[in-house]
Amino acid sequence: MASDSRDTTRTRPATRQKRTEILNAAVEIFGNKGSTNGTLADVADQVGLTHAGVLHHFGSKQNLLLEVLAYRDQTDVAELTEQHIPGGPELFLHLVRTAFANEMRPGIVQAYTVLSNESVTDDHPARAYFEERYTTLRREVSAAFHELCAQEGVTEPATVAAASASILAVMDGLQLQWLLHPDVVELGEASAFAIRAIVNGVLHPGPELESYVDNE
Amino acid sequence: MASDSRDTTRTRPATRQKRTEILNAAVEIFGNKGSTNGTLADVADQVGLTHAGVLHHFGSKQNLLLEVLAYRDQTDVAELTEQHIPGGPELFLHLVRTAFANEMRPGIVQAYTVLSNESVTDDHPARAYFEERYTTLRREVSAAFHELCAQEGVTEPATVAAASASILAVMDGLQLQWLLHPDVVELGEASAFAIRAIVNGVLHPGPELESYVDNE
DNA sequence: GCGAGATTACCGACAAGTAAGTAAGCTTGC
DNA sequence: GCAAGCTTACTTACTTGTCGGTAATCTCGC
Repeated sequence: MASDSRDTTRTRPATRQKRTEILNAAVEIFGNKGSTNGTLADVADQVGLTHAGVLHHFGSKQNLLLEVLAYRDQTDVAELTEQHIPGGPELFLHLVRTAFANEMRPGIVQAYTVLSNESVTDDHPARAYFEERYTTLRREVSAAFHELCAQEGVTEPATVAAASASILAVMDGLQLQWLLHPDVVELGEASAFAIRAIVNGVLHPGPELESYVDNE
Repeated sequence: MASDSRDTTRTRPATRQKRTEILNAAVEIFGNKGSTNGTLADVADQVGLTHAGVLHHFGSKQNLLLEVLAYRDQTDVAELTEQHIPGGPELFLHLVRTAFANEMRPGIVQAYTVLSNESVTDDHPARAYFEERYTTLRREVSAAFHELCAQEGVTEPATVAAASASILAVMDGLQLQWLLHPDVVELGEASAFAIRAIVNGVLHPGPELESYVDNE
Protein backbone atom coordinates (compact mmCIF):
# COMPACT_ATOMS: atom_id res chain seq x y z
CA MET A 1 0.00 0.00 0.00
CA ALA A 2 2.15 2.67 0.86
CA SER A 3 4.85 2.49 -0.94
CA ASP A 4 5.82 4.66 -2.96
CA SER A 5 5.15 5.14 -6.12
CA ARG A 6 7.97 7.12 -6.88
CA ASP A 7 10.96 5.77 -5.20
CA THR A 8 11.81 3.87 -8.25
CA THR A 9 11.14 6.56 -10.68
CA ARG A 10 13.32 9.38 -9.81
CA THR A 11 15.65 8.64 -7.03
CA ARG A 12 19.22 7.60 -7.26
CA PRO A 13 20.31 4.39 -5.67
CA ALA A 14 22.23 6.18 -2.96
CA THR A 15 19.06 7.99 -1.98
CA ARG A 16 17.06 4.87 -1.96
CA GLN A 17 19.53 3.36 0.38
CA LYS A 18 19.48 6.36 2.65
CA ARG A 19 15.74 6.08 2.93
CA THR A 20 16.02 2.46 3.86
CA GLU A 21 18.57 3.41 6.42
CA ILE A 22 16.18 5.95 7.85
CA LEU A 23 13.40 3.39 7.97
CA ASN A 24 15.57 0.97 9.87
CA ALA A 25 16.56 3.66 12.30
CA ALA A 26 12.93 4.60 12.74
CA VAL A 27 12.00 1.02 13.53
CA GLU A 28 14.56 1.02 16.25
CA ILE A 29 13.69 4.40 17.66
CA PHE A 30 9.95 3.90 17.60
CA GLY A 31 10.51 0.48 19.07
CA ASN A 32 12.60 1.83 21.90
CA LYS A 33 10.64 4.92 22.63
CA GLY A 34 7.27 4.61 21.05
CA SER A 35 6.12 6.71 18.16
CA THR A 36 5.02 9.56 20.35
CA ASN A 37 8.12 9.68 22.41
CA GLY A 38 10.63 8.95 19.71
CA THR A 39 11.58 12.11 17.88
CA LEU A 40 12.67 12.89 14.39
CA ALA A 41 15.94 14.09 15.81
CA ASP A 42 16.50 10.69 17.38
CA VAL A 43 16.00 9.03 14.07
CA ALA A 44 18.11 11.59 12.27
CA ASP A 45 21.02 11.22 14.66
CA GLN A 46 21.15 7.57 14.04
CA VAL A 47 21.70 8.00 10.35
CA GLY A 48 23.87 11.08 10.58
CA LEU A 49 21.34 13.65 9.47
CA THR A 50 19.48 16.47 11.07
CA HIS A 51 15.79 16.13 11.68
CA ALA A 52 15.15 18.41 8.76
CA GLY A 53 16.99 15.96 6.57
CA VAL A 54 14.65 13.19 7.58
CA LEU A 55 11.73 15.45 6.92
CA HIS A 56 13.10 16.09 3.50
CA HIS A 57 12.71 12.42 2.72
CA PHE A 58 9.48 11.63 4.45
CA GLY A 59 7.59 14.87 4.63
CA SER A 60 6.19 14.43 8.10
CA LYS A 61 6.57 12.32 11.15
CA GLN A 62 3.24 10.69 10.64
CA ASN A 63 4.15 9.72 7.16
CA LEU A 64 7.40 8.24 8.35
CA LEU A 65 5.47 6.15 10.83
CA LEU A 66 3.17 4.79 8.19
CA GLU A 67 6.05 4.03 5.89
CA VAL A 68 7.74 2.16 8.69
CA LEU A 69 4.73 -0.08 9.05
CA ALA A 70 4.48 -0.64 5.34
CA TYR A 71 8.17 -1.38 5.22
CA ARG A 72 7.90 -3.90 7.98
CA ASP A 73 5.18 -5.72 6.13
CA GLN A 74 7.05 -5.73 2.95
CA THR A 75 10.34 -7.04 4.27
CA ASP A 76 9.69 -8.80 7.46
CA VAL A 77 6.51 -10.56 7.63
CA ALA A 78 5.83 -10.50 3.99
CA GLU A 79 5.72 -14.19 4.50
CA LEU A 80 3.15 -13.88 7.19
CA THR A 81 0.74 -11.45 5.69
CA GLU A 82 -0.23 -11.95 2.16
CA GLN A 83 2.76 -13.00 0.26
CA HIS A 84 2.76 -16.73 0.21
CA ILE A 85 1.62 -17.69 3.64
CA PRO A 86 0.95 -21.36 3.73
CA GLY A 87 -2.76 -21.80 3.38
CA GLY A 88 -4.10 -24.67 5.43
CA PRO A 89 -3.04 -26.25 8.65
CA GLU A 90 0.52 -25.41 7.79
CA LEU A 91 -0.31 -21.88 8.75
CA PHE A 92 -0.17 -22.86 12.39
CA LEU A 93 3.29 -24.25 12.01
CA HIS A 94 4.25 -21.14 10.18
CA LEU A 95 3.06 -18.99 13.06
CA VAL A 96 5.11 -21.01 15.48
CA ARG A 97 8.15 -20.64 13.29
CA THR A 98 7.55 -16.92 13.16
CA ALA A 99 7.51 -16.76 16.93
CA PHE A 100 10.86 -18.51 17.08
CA ALA A 101 12.23 -16.24 14.41
CA ASN A 102 11.05 -13.24 16.37
CA GLU A 103 13.28 -14.23 19.25
CA MET A 104 16.10 -13.07 17.06
CA ARG A 105 14.83 -9.59 16.40
CA PRO A 106 13.65 -7.89 19.53
CA GLY A 107 13.88 -4.49 17.90
CA ILE A 108 11.17 -5.11 15.39
CA VAL A 109 9.07 -7.02 17.84
CA GLN A 110 9.22 -4.13 20.21
CA ALA A 111 8.34 -1.60 17.56
CA TYR A 112 5.40 -3.67 16.50
CA THR A 113 4.22 -4.30 20.04
CA VAL A 114 4.47 -0.71 21.09
CA LEU A 115 2.89 0.64 17.96
CA SER A 116 0.02 -1.80 17.86
CA ASN A 117 -0.96 -0.88 21.35
CA GLU A 118 -0.42 2.79 20.88
CA SER A 119 -2.77 2.56 17.95
CA VAL A 120 -5.67 2.13 20.31
CA THR A 121 -5.37 5.71 21.46
CA ASP A 122 -7.35 8.61 20.10
CA ASP A 123 -6.94 9.19 16.42
CA HIS A 124 -3.68 7.40 16.21
CA PRO A 125 -2.30 7.49 12.67
CA ALA A 126 -1.64 3.76 12.67
CA ARG A 127 -5.03 2.71 13.93
CA ALA A 128 -6.49 1.93 10.53
CA TYR A 129 -3.42 -0.05 9.68
CA PHE A 130 -3.76 -2.29 12.70
CA GLU A 131 -7.50 -2.67 12.43
CA GLU A 132 -7.06 -3.93 8.94
CA ARG A 133 -4.18 -6.10 9.89
CA TYR A 134 -6.02 -7.93 12.62
CA THR A 135 -9.07 -8.37 10.47
CA THR A 136 -6.97 -9.91 7.74
CA LEU A 137 -5.03 -12.16 10.07
CA ARG A 138 -8.13 -13.39 11.84
CA ARG A 139 -9.69 -14.22 8.54
CA GLU A 140 -6.65 -16.19 7.48
CA VAL A 141 -6.42 -18.11 10.70
CA SER A 142 -10.12 -18.86 10.53
CA ALA A 143 -9.71 -20.19 7.03
CA ALA A 144 -6.93 -22.44 8.22
CA PHE A 145 -9.19 -23.71 10.98
CA HIS A 146 -11.96 -24.48 8.57
CA GLU A 147 -9.62 -26.43 6.38
CA LEU A 148 -8.23 -28.27 9.33
CA CYS A 149 -11.66 -29.13 10.67
CA ALA A 150 -12.74 -30.45 7.31
CA GLN A 151 -9.59 -32.51 7.06
CA GLU A 152 -10.09 -33.98 10.49
CA GLY A 153 -13.75 -34.56 9.97
CA VAL A 154 -14.78 -32.25 12.75
CA THR A 155 -17.64 -29.82 12.61
CA GLU A 156 -17.15 -27.08 15.08
CA PRO A 157 -17.38 -23.62 13.68
CA ALA A 158 -18.62 -22.30 17.00
CA THR A 159 -15.25 -21.80 18.60
CA VAL A 160 -13.27 -21.00 15.48
CA ALA A 161 -13.73 -17.27 15.75
CA ALA A 162 -12.64 -17.23 19.38
CA ALA A 163 -9.72 -19.50 18.61
CA SER A 164 -8.51 -17.38 15.72
CA ALA A 165 -8.50 -14.24 17.79
CA SER A 166 -6.90 -16.16 20.64
CA ILE A 167 -4.00 -17.38 18.58
CA LEU A 168 -3.10 -13.88 17.51
CA ALA A 169 -3.67 -12.72 21.05
CA VAL A 170 -1.27 -15.16 22.68
CA MET A 171 1.39 -14.31 20.20
CA ASP A 172 1.05 -10.63 20.94
CA GLY A 173 0.73 -11.10 24.65
CA LEU A 174 3.74 -13.35 24.86
CA GLN A 175 5.76 -10.80 22.97
CA LEU A 176 4.98 -8.22 25.59
CA GLN A 177 6.02 -10.49 28.43
CA TRP A 178 9.09 -11.56 26.56
CA LEU A 179 10.10 -7.95 26.06
CA LEU A 180 9.74 -7.32 29.77
CA HIS A 181 11.51 -10.52 30.83
CA PRO A 182 13.60 -11.85 27.97
CA ASP A 183 15.15 -14.60 29.96
CA VAL A 184 12.17 -15.75 31.88
CA VAL A 185 9.68 -16.04 29.07
CA GLU A 186 10.54 -18.21 26.13
CA LEU A 187 8.81 -16.69 23.20
CA GLY A 188 9.10 -19.55 20.76
CA GLU A 189 8.41 -22.38 23.15
CA ALA A 190 5.49 -20.70 24.81
CA SER A 191 3.93 -19.74 21.50
CA ALA A 192 4.28 -23.28 20.25
CA PHE A 193 2.63 -24.64 23.34
CA ALA A 194 -0.23 -22.17 23.27
CA ILE A 195 -0.99 -22.53 19.60
CA ARG A 196 -1.01 -26.26 19.89
CA ALA A 197 -3.32 -26.07 22.87
CA ILE A 198 -5.70 -23.76 21.10
CA VAL A 199 -5.77 -25.79 17.91
CA ASN A 200 -6.49 -28.91 19.91
CA GLY A 201 -9.07 -26.99 21.85
CA VAL A 202 -11.00 -26.47 18.63
CA LEU A 203 -10.68 -30.01 17.40
CA HIS A 204 -11.16 -31.83 20.67
CA PRO A 205 -12.48 -29.57 23.36
CA GLY A 206 -11.61 -31.18 26.65
CA PRO A 207 -13.41 -30.91 29.97
CA GLU A 208 -14.91 -27.64 31.03
CA LEU A 209 -13.06 -25.56 33.56
CA GLU A 210 -15.87 -25.93 36.02
CA SER A 211 -15.35 -29.64 36.18
CA TYR A 212 -11.97 -29.18 37.77
CA VAL A 213 -13.47 -27.26 40.59
CA ASP A 214 -16.70 -29.04 41.32
CA ASN A 215 -15.40 -32.54 41.55
CA GLU A 216 -12.83 -31.61 44.11
CA MET B 1 4.81 14.08 49.31
CA ALA B 2 2.78 11.99 47.42
CA SER B 3 1.70 8.87 48.78
CA ASP B 4 2.03 10.07 52.21
CA SER B 5 0.39 8.04 54.54
CA ARG B 6 -2.95 7.43 53.54
CA ASP B 7 -4.49 10.75 53.19
CA THR B 8 -6.67 9.90 56.09
CA THR B 9 -4.48 11.74 58.43
CA ARG B 10 -4.54 15.19 57.16
CA THR B 11 -6.84 15.64 54.27
CA ARG B 12 -10.43 16.43 54.51
CA PRO B 13 -13.06 14.34 52.83
CA ALA B 14 -13.72 16.84 50.08
CA THR B 15 -10.07 16.65 49.12
CA ARG B 16 -10.04 12.94 49.19
CA GLN B 17 -12.89 12.92 46.79
CA LYS B 18 -11.25 15.42 44.52
CA ARG B 19 -8.17 13.25 44.32
CA THR B 20 -10.26 10.28 43.41
CA GLU B 21 -11.91 12.38 40.78
CA ILE B 22 -8.52 13.28 39.38
CA LEU B 23 -7.46 9.65 39.36
CA ASN B 24 -10.54 8.65 37.44
CA ALA B 25 -9.97 11.43 34.95
CA ALA B 26 -6.36 10.35 34.58
CA VAL B 27 -7.41 6.78 33.87
CA GLU B 28 -9.59 8.06 31.09
CA ILE B 29 -7.07 10.46 29.65
CA PHE B 30 -4.13 8.09 29.81
CA GLY B 31 -6.37 5.41 28.40
CA ASN B 32 -7.44 7.55 25.51
CA LYS B 33 -4.15 9.20 24.75
CA GLY B 34 -1.45 7.22 26.43
CA SER B 35 0.57 8.51 29.30
CA THR B 36 3.04 10.33 27.11
CA ASN B 37 0.47 11.99 24.97
CA GLY B 38 -2.07 12.77 27.61
CA THR B 39 -1.21 15.98 29.39
CA LEU B 40 -1.77 17.28 32.87
CA ALA B 41 -3.91 19.97 31.37
CA ASP B 42 -6.14 17.32 29.79
CA VAL B 43 -6.64 15.70 33.14
CA ALA B 44 -7.14 19.02 34.86
CA ASP B 45 -9.77 20.16 32.39
CA GLN B 46 -11.79 17.11 33.05
CA VAL B 47 -12.11 17.85 36.72
CA GLY B 48 -12.38 21.61 36.41
CA LEU B 49 -8.92 22.50 37.58
CA THR B 50 -5.82 23.92 36.01
CA HIS B 51 -2.81 21.75 35.55
CA ALA B 52 -1.19 23.44 38.49
CA GLY B 53 -4.06 22.25 40.62
CA VAL B 54 -3.45 18.67 39.62
CA LEU B 55 0.22 19.08 40.33
CA HIS B 56 -0.64 20.39 43.73
CA HIS B 57 -2.29 17.10 44.55
CA PHE B 58 0.11 14.71 42.91
CA GLY B 59 3.43 16.45 42.76
CA SER B 60 4.44 15.32 39.31
CA LYS B 61 3.05 13.69 36.26
CA GLN B 62 5.06 10.58 36.83
CA ASN B 63 3.73 10.27 40.31
CA LEU B 64 0.21 10.68 39.06
CA LEU B 65 0.81 7.86 36.64
CA LEU B 66 2.04 5.56 39.35
CA GLU B 67 -0.84 6.44 41.58
CA VAL B 68 -3.23 5.66 38.78
CA LEU B 69 -1.79 2.19 38.53
CA ALA B 70 -1.90 1.66 42.26
CA TYR B 71 -5.44 2.93 42.33
CA ARG B 72 -6.45 0.52 39.64
CA ASP B 73 -5.04 -2.35 41.59
CA GLN B 74 -6.67 -1.31 44.72
CA THR B 75 -10.15 -0.80 43.42
CA ASP B 76 -10.45 -2.78 40.31
CA VAL B 77 -8.60 -5.92 40.31
CA ALA B 78 -7.98 -6.01 43.97
CA GLU B 79 -9.71 -9.30 43.64
CA LEU B 80 -7.30 -10.45 41.00
CA THR B 81 -4.00 -9.46 42.45
CA GLU B 82 -3.40 -10.27 46.02
CA GLN B 83 -6.49 -9.56 47.90
CA HIS B 84 -8.31 -12.81 48.08
CA ILE B 85 -7.81 -14.36 44.72
CA PRO B 86 -9.02 -17.87 44.78
CA GLY B 87 -6.03 -20.06 45.17
CA GLY B 88 -6.31 -23.28 43.29
CA PRO B 89 -8.06 -24.27 40.10
CA GLU B 90 -10.70 -21.72 40.88
CA LEU B 91 -8.22 -19.11 39.81
CA PHE B 92 -8.88 -20.04 36.21
CA LEU B 93 -12.57 -19.48 36.60
CA HIS B 94 -11.83 -16.25 38.30
CA LEU B 95 -9.76 -15.10 35.36
CA VAL B 96 -12.56 -15.91 33.00
CA ARG B 97 -14.98 -13.97 35.13
CA THR B 98 -12.60 -11.06 35.13
CA ALA B 99 -12.52 -11.09 31.35
CA PHE B 100 -16.30 -10.93 31.22
CA ALA B 101 -16.32 -8.17 33.78
CA ASN B 102 -13.83 -6.22 31.72
CA GLU B 103 -16.26 -6.07 28.86
CA MET B 104 -18.12 -3.57 30.96
CA ARG B 105 -15.27 -1.16 31.49
CA PRO B 106 -13.43 -0.40 28.30
CA GLY B 107 -11.92 2.73 29.78
CA ILE B 108 -9.84 0.96 32.36
CA VAL B 109 -9.00 -1.86 30.01
CA GLN B 110 -7.72 0.63 27.51
CA ALA B 111 -5.66 2.48 30.06
CA TYR B 112 -4.15 -0.73 31.23
CA THR B 113 -3.46 -2.01 27.73
CA VAL B 114 -1.88 1.20 26.58
CA LEU B 115 0.19 1.65 29.68
CA SER B 116 1.43 -1.90 29.90
CA ASN B 117 2.73 -1.73 26.39
CA GLU B 118 4.12 1.73 26.72
CA SER B 119 6.05 0.44 29.69
CA VAL B 120 8.27 -1.54 27.38
CA THR B 121 9.86 1.62 26.06
CA ASP B 122 13.08 3.10 27.37
CA ASP B 123 13.03 4.03 31.00
CA HIS B 124 9.31 4.17 31.25
CA PRO B 125 8.22 5.09 34.76
CA ALA B 126 5.74 2.24 34.88
CA ARG B 127 8.12 -0.43 33.71
CA ALA B 128 9.01 -1.70 37.16
CA TYR B 129 5.37 -1.84 38.05
CA PHE B 130 4.52 -4.06 35.12
CA GLU B 131 7.57 -6.26 35.45
CA GLU B 132 6.59 -6.98 38.98
CA ARG B 133 3.00 -7.45 38.09
CA TYR B 134 3.63 -10.07 35.45
CA THR B 135 6.08 -11.88 37.65
CA THR B 136 3.52 -12.07 40.42
CA LEU B 137 0.71 -13.11 38.17
CA ARG B 138 2.74 -15.80 36.47
CA ARG B 139 3.72 -17.17 39.83
CA GLU B 140 0.13 -17.32 40.92
CA VAL B 141 -1.07 -18.99 37.79
CA SER B 142 1.77 -21.49 38.04
CA ALA B 143 0.77 -22.30 41.57
CA ALA B 144 -2.77 -22.90 40.43
CA PHE B 145 -1.47 -25.22 37.76
CA HIS B 146 0.58 -27.19 40.21
CA GLU B 147 -2.40 -27.62 42.45
CA LEU B 148 -4.55 -28.64 39.57
CA CYS B 149 -2.02 -31.14 38.30
CA ALA B 150 -1.71 -32.67 41.70
CA GLN B 151 -5.44 -32.87 42.03
CA GLU B 152 -5.80 -34.55 38.67
CA GLY B 153 -2.90 -36.86 39.26
CA VAL B 154 -0.89 -35.47 36.37
CA THR B 155 2.80 -34.78 36.47
CA GLU B 156 3.72 -32.26 33.87
CA PRO B 157 5.60 -29.31 35.15
CA ALA B 158 7.34 -28.92 31.79
CA THR B 159 4.65 -26.89 30.13
CA VAL B 160 3.37 -25.09 33.19
CA ALA B 161 5.62 -22.09 32.77
CA ALA B 162 4.65 -21.67 29.14
CA ALA B 163 1.00 -22.14 29.97
CA SER B 164 1.05 -19.58 32.76
CA ALA B 165 2.58 -16.95 30.56
CA SER B 166 0.21 -17.92 27.78
CA ILE B 167 -2.89 -17.44 29.85
CA LEU B 168 -1.91 -13.92 30.78
CA ALA B 169 -0.86 -13.34 27.20
CA VAL B 170 -4.19 -14.32 25.65
CA MET B 171 -6.02 -12.15 28.06
CA ASP B 172 -3.91 -9.15 27.16
CA GLY B 173 -3.91 -9.87 23.47
CA LEU B 174 -7.64 -10.31 23.32
CA GLN B 175 -8.09 -7.02 25.09
CA LEU B 176 -6.16 -5.29 22.37
CA GLN B 177 -8.22 -6.85 19.61
CA TRP B 178 -11.40 -6.15 21.49
CA LEU B 179 -10.46 -2.50 21.86
CA LEU B 180 -9.87 -2.28 18.13
CA HIS B 181 -13.00 -4.21 17.17
CA PRO B 182 -15.43 -4.21 20.06
CA ASP B 183 -18.19 -5.90 18.17
CA VAL B 184 -16.19 -8.45 16.30
CA VAL B 185 -14.15 -9.83 19.16
CA GLU B 186 -15.97 -11.18 22.18
CA LEU B 187 -13.66 -10.61 25.06
CA GLY B 188 -15.32 -12.84 27.60
CA GLU B 189 -16.18 -15.71 25.35
CA ALA B 190 -12.83 -15.81 23.65
CA SER B 191 -10.96 -15.64 26.93
CA ALA B 192 -13.03 -18.47 28.31
CA PHE B 193 -12.31 -20.60 25.30
CA ALA B 194 -8.60 -19.89 25.31
CA ILE B 195 -8.08 -20.43 29.00
CA ARG B 196 -9.92 -23.69 28.87
CA ALA B 197 -7.87 -24.79 25.89
CA ILE B 198 -4.62 -23.92 27.59
CA VAL B 199 -5.55 -25.59 30.86
CA ASN B 200 -6.51 -28.71 29.01
CA GLY B 201 -3.32 -28.42 27.02
CA VAL B 202 -1.38 -28.80 30.23
CA LEU B 203 -3.40 -31.66 31.60
CA HIS B 204 -3.93 -33.61 28.41
CA PRO B 205 -1.68 -32.41 25.64
CA GLY B 206 -3.26 -33.49 22.42
CA PRO B 207 -1.62 -34.31 19.11
CA GLU B 208 1.31 -32.24 17.94
CA LEU B 209 0.73 -29.62 15.32
CA GLU B 210 2.96 -31.45 12.89
CA SER B 211 0.66 -34.41 12.88
CA TYR B 212 -2.06 -32.39 11.22
CA VAL B 213 0.18 -31.61 8.34
CA ASP B 214 2.15 -34.77 7.79
CA ASN B 215 -0.66 -37.22 7.76
CA GLU B 216 -2.50 -35.31 5.13
C1' DG C 1 -18.13 31.25 69.75
C1' DC C 2 -14.77 34.01 68.00
C1' DG C 3 -10.94 35.82 65.93
C1' DA C 4 -5.67 35.21 65.08
C1' DG C 5 -2.64 32.27 62.79
C1' DA C 6 -1.59 28.24 60.24
C1' DT C 7 -2.79 25.07 56.50
C1' DT C 8 -4.85 23.76 52.52
C1' DA C 9 -6.56 24.18 47.72
C1' DC C 10 -6.00 26.38 43.99
C1' DC C 11 -5.04 29.84 40.11
C1' DG C 12 -2.37 32.92 36.94
C1' DA C 13 1.87 33.80 35.07
C1' DC C 14 6.04 32.42 33.80
C1' DA C 15 10.53 29.68 33.06
C1' DA C 16 12.78 26.23 30.59
C1' DG C 17 12.83 22.77 27.53
C1' DT C 18 11.46 20.07 23.52
C1' DA C 19 9.22 18.90 19.04
C1' DA C 20 7.54 19.43 14.43
C1' DG C 21 7.70 21.90 10.65
C1' DT C 22 9.44 25.85 7.37
C1' DA C 23 12.38 28.73 4.67
C1' DA C 24 16.41 29.81 2.47
C1' DG C 25 20.72 28.75 1.00
C1' DC C 26 25.04 25.83 0.36
C1' DT C 27 26.90 21.60 -2.04
C1' DT C 28 27.43 18.10 -5.30
C1' DG C 29 26.72 14.55 -8.76
C1' DC C 30 25.40 14.18 -13.14
C1' DG D 1 24.07 24.53 -14.26
C1' DC D 2 20.47 22.72 -11.97
C1' DA D 3 17.84 19.83 -9.28
C1' DA D 4 18.18 16.67 -5.38
C1' DG D 5 20.04 16.19 -0.82
C1' DC D 6 21.00 18.53 3.28
C1' DT D 7 21.95 22.00 6.69
C1' DT D 8 21.42 26.12 9.51
C1' DA D 9 18.51 29.03 11.50
C1' DC D 10 14.14 29.88 13.00
C1' DT D 11 9.19 29.74 14.24
C1' DT D 12 5.34 27.96 16.43
C1' DA D 13 3.20 25.23 19.62
C1' DC D 14 3.16 22.68 23.55
C1' DT D 15 4.36 20.65 28.24
C1' DT D 16 6.01 20.14 32.68
C1' DG D 17 7.09 22.23 36.67
C1' DT D 18 7.88 26.50 39.77
C1' DC D 19 6.37 30.64 42.18
C1' DG D 20 3.81 34.03 44.47
C1' DG D 21 -0.48 35.11 45.83
C1' DT D 22 -5.39 34.54 47.30
C1' DA D 23 -9.30 32.66 49.26
C1' DA D 24 -11.29 29.19 51.91
C1' DT D 25 -10.97 26.12 55.80
C1' DC D 26 -9.22 24.32 60.01
C1' DT D 27 -7.12 24.89 64.96
C1' DC D 28 -7.23 26.62 69.34
C1' DG D 29 -6.65 29.70 73.09
C1' DC D 30 -9.65 32.28 75.48
